Amino acid sequence: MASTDMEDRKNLTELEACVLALIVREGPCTAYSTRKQFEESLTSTWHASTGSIYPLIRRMTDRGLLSRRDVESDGRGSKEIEATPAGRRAAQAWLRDVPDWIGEPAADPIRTRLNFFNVLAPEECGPVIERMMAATRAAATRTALIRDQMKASGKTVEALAVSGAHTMLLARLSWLEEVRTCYA
Amino acid sequence: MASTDMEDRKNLTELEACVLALIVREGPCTAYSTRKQFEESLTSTWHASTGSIYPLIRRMTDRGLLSRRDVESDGRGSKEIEATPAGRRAAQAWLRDVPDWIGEPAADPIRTRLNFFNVLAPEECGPVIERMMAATRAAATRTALIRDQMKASGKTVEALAVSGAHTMLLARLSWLEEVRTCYA
DNA sequence: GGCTCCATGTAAGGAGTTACATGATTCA
DNA sequence: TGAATCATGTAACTCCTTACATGGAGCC
Repeated sequence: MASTDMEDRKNLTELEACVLALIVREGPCTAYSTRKQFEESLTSTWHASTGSIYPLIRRMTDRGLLSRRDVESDGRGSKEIEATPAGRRAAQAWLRDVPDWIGEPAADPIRTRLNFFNVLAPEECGPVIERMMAATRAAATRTALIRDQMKASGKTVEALAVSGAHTMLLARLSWLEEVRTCYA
Repeated sequence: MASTDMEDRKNLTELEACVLALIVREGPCTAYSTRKQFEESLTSTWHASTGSIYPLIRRMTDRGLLSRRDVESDGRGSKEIEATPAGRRAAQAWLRDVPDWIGEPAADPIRTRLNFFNVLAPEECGPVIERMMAATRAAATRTALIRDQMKASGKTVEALAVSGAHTMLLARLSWLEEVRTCYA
């Protein structure tokens, strides 16, 4: 089992694997709809633009992970894409495989900036932290809302993921509160 | 003030800004030492390879943010790099500027994967989550250690940043614990 | 003398971004 | 009829990665 997982994974990048898993989850769909789903993602830093999604789907089709067929009833040239059995196996292999680095703290632009706060004058730091907290609070509110919507519409797994984002935001807030006291 | 910040920032990418701020913080140093500092970063997904750091420093030198001079006493052709006044201003502007998106949840590969857990058979999910928790726990232990070292060696700001990473890891753990109960 | 570290850099290639280009469908 | 949305795609560009190439310095 573990050995076939290695073969099935086929060196997918995170983005490729994520798109593939999304198509497996959603069933037959269009490249356009996949892109839209990504756009609604909570983290705007990770979105699939047209210039990345279409070549990516082309690549995965060539590799036999996706199949495409024209939708006859649509004059726009819509293509219906779907994961092949190999594609489904690749997505599952990606999910089953837990690389070591995955445990590492996620890259956080706020934490990155904090590393260099002694480059600023001490009295400047307080207001900056205040703004970071405000931005985080706003995101937390939004996230809680989305989580409840998901839960209400029966999307339990997605709700669980969003709940994770919310938990992380609250943790960031309590950390920033601690940081703030150092610059007060 | 706010208007000059806009000019001073000069569309730096996160990596450029981060390297610049690092050089400002550390004072005169070599490209090599900057790269090493990055390698020690807690998040392995964000590291500056030779192929990125040298061109990047070249670019910023051309833009007048860094100055370079040969170290005479070194036959290896070492260059000492240092931030120019404009470079220092750019780093400070980057730190002062708090873009809206910064409040968003950070991209987390674990959370990404969780979105697609219904692609796996339910009985497969438990063990995967267990491995994710183990990886996170390991990272948390390491992080706590580094935080204490930093604190002991008087690097208070860095310790505060690492403390943030640690807080986030603990939050992720408690969230994963909640997730686990859904698949038990 | 040889190993490891310090130190700089280039070349080829991959992947993503922005901006552009095109056209059908749907709805007010 | 016009605007918004659906839908596909390309072109130029930027940035980063991997792998390679080179050589001095320090130490045992």
